[in-house]
Amino acid sequence: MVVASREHLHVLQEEDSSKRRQILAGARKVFMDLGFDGASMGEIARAAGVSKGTLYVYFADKSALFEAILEEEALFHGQVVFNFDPARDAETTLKDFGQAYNHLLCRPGGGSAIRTVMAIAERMPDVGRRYYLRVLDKTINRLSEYLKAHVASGDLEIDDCDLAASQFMELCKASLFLPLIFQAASPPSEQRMTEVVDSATRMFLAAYKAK
Amino acid sequence: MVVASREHLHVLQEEDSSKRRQILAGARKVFMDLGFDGASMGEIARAAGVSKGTLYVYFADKSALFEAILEEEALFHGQVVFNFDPARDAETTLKDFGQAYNHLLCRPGGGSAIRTVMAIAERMPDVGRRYYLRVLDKTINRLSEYLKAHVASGDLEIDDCDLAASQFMELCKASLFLPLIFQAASPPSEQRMTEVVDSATRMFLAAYKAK
Amino acid sequence: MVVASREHLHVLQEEDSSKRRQILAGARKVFMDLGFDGASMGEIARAAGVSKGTLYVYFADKSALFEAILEEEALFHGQVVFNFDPARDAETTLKDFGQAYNHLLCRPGGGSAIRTVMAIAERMPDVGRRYYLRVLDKTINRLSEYLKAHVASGDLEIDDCDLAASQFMELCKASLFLPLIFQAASPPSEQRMTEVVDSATRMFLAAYKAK
Amino acid sequence: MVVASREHLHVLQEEDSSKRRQILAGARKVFMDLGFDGASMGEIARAAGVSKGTLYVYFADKSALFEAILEEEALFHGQVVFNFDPARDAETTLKDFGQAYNHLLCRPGGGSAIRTVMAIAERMPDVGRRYYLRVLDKTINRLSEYLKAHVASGDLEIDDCDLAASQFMELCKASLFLPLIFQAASPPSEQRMTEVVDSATRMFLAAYKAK
DNA sequence: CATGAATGAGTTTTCATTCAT
DNA sequence: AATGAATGAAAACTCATTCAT
Repeated sequence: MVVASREHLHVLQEEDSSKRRQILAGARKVFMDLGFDGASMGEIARAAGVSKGTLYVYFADKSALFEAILEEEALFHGQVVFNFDPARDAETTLKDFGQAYNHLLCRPGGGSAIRTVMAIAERMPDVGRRYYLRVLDKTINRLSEYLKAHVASGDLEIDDCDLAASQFMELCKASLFLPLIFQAASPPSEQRMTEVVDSATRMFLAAYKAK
Repeated sequence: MVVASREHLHVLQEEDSSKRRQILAGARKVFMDLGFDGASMGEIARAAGVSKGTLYVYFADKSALFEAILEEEALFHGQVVFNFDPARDAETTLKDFGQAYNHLLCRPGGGSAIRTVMAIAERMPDVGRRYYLRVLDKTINRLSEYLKAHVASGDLEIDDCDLAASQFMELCKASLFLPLIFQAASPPSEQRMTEVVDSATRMFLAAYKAK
Repeated sequence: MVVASREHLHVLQEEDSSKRRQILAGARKVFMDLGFDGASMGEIARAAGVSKGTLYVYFADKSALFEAILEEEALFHGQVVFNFDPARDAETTLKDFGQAYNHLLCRPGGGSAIRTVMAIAERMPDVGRRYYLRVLDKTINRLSEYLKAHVASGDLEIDDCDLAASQFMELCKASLFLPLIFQAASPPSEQRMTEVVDSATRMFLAAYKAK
Repeated sequence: MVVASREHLHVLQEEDSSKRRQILAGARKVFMDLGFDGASMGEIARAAGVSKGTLYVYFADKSALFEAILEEEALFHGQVVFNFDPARDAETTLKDFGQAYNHLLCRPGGGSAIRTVMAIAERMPDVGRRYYLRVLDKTINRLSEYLKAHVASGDLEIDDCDLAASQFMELCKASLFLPLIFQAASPPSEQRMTEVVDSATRMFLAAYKAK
């Protein structure tokens, strides 16, 4: 009896072979531009400069390729260092974080991953959930931890730090992210971003700063 | 000959023939569940209870059908009456609005239109932009107008009312909408929604309430 | 929630629409000539004179099309009337049956169905088993019943009538079927077939004729 | 340059290099389990424990590899010693042969070669014919020779010994081989095989034993 | 107007084969 | 000789769209 077995990522096609990176780069672009369904493996192959067959040497199928990109994205987000040193004061920390966060989201293609995953979350719930937990929720938690430290130090007065973290992040995006992602506005200027983050910080502290 | 037969179509395709409504109802369901690409004209025909051919009698192609649904959605949002009577006090108005807004977004399938449009905004920028302007931006503006009235009355102190409107709307969704749309959480309980809206209102007024 | 449903054979695409027959005819030829794997849906479409898409309107997939052909084959075999009237004497009955059976197997393409099913029986056991039971075993049983009647009448002395039926059928094919199906001989002449069937009958009766 | 490098291949591709045997062993397994079309060169390479490239060092293409296996099979069948010593009495000889023959066919995977070749005989007639002649017909002839000797000795009375040989071989398979190969029955028990062979022998001798 | 049968271009995926090392 | 990465042609299958009735 012969059992079909399929082992992707052989010894020689290491996690980081240059072909693999080349494919991921091409695929990222196509997926982010056209969405999961809109992207065709042919288009991806062309963008990556490899043959269609080669795609399948490195990735089991279209989904696996897509998820590999999300994995990369998650790693990238995981490596972005937000300075959440508890010793720093809240205003500075929040402003810095807000700026960095907005840069992340509003960088060219920055919102694309979010949008692309969102688009298929209904049909591929696991993919959606995993992305949310590893990317968005992760950041919420990091900020939440910071806030808790300052609550402990008596600096802030917050009942639900997870909610507060969410609130701050939403505030930072206000008026910027949705128009961008709906193609109703160009990426915001540096100055506008600063204004919005400043406003968000002011509002946040007005509500949560200990008296 | 062919030309002659073209003429009378318009008579029967009145904006509101019952067949047309029937098709739109079926199509909405399918588009919202499966996304633009995931929805097939066959599935839509089945859901609408008409033949595939009939779809093309009323709509030029898949995109036109999709846009007709967004048009409906826009009309629907335009008709939702948020009570922005300037005479009402801010706290009540904001809380009421926040609740209604969250109900709109978190109702089963409520985020679907947003998600669905978002998903194709990159490939069909006009569709994305139009939807944003007619649905999301429209609501921002209505809230903004309300806020301006209260700024004028000295009740609130707001520099940028458009931004403030955006901020409030984002605050209301905090911790609720993203997990829901990414399939990482079930629809929030009524109580949780109230808590979040209350918190949003508190924060908003802490920042913008005139002293 | 939209549940994808797929109903082949709608009301209007009846079991016996002419397109369906046309497709089956083309597919039969291609399948029998090239085997299940060797036959491509494109080739079948060409042979049937329809588009590839049409194939899938009538049959869910390649397997379903193949099984529909086997179904036809089974029906055909079921309708072949072997004269197993118990009143007829054994020698005549066996000779007539043997001739008819050989004609069935050795007719152009007659062995092809058997060969084609045999070929995929390991990978599609259900298909193999079903075909065996409906076509080959069916005939064995009909012959076996006849033999039992003659055992009862004291005409024949047979211990295991099922085995005896198998034996007679195998004897009839001796030297004819295997060379044919292995492409090592042309279809046997009428005369040769008669000789072999006569020899089979003689041998069978020598063993089983009551003394 | 290219020409020069061609030359030395033959030295290492001796008919019996161990790599070659290794490949054949793996390929046999895969071909017999999955059929010619179902077997992929990748699967074969894996089963043989060599790289895909190496397959092509030893065999021109998939067909050549397949035919090499049939060649082996033919050699194997040629070496199976059926004891056709003319001195032995017919009953014992036939029973022994019948048992051995059935063991050959009903051993796990025993019918596989026959089935596999049968499957492609229409598309590759030469392969089919050659296999028939070298394996099946060969055995028929050996048995036929034995029978002729006994006809000569007056022991048996047979008109057409080739036909008689075929007949006996078919009788031995009766009720056993077809159900097995169509996946409609498990391999027969030793006892059942004996019964069938005994019955075949009895019938054969009833017809052909000289009076 | 309404139908649904028919299409064919396009999609994902597989696999025999080649070739640089 | 041996490898295994890479290819591209071809396969199964889908689906938006057309058109005769």
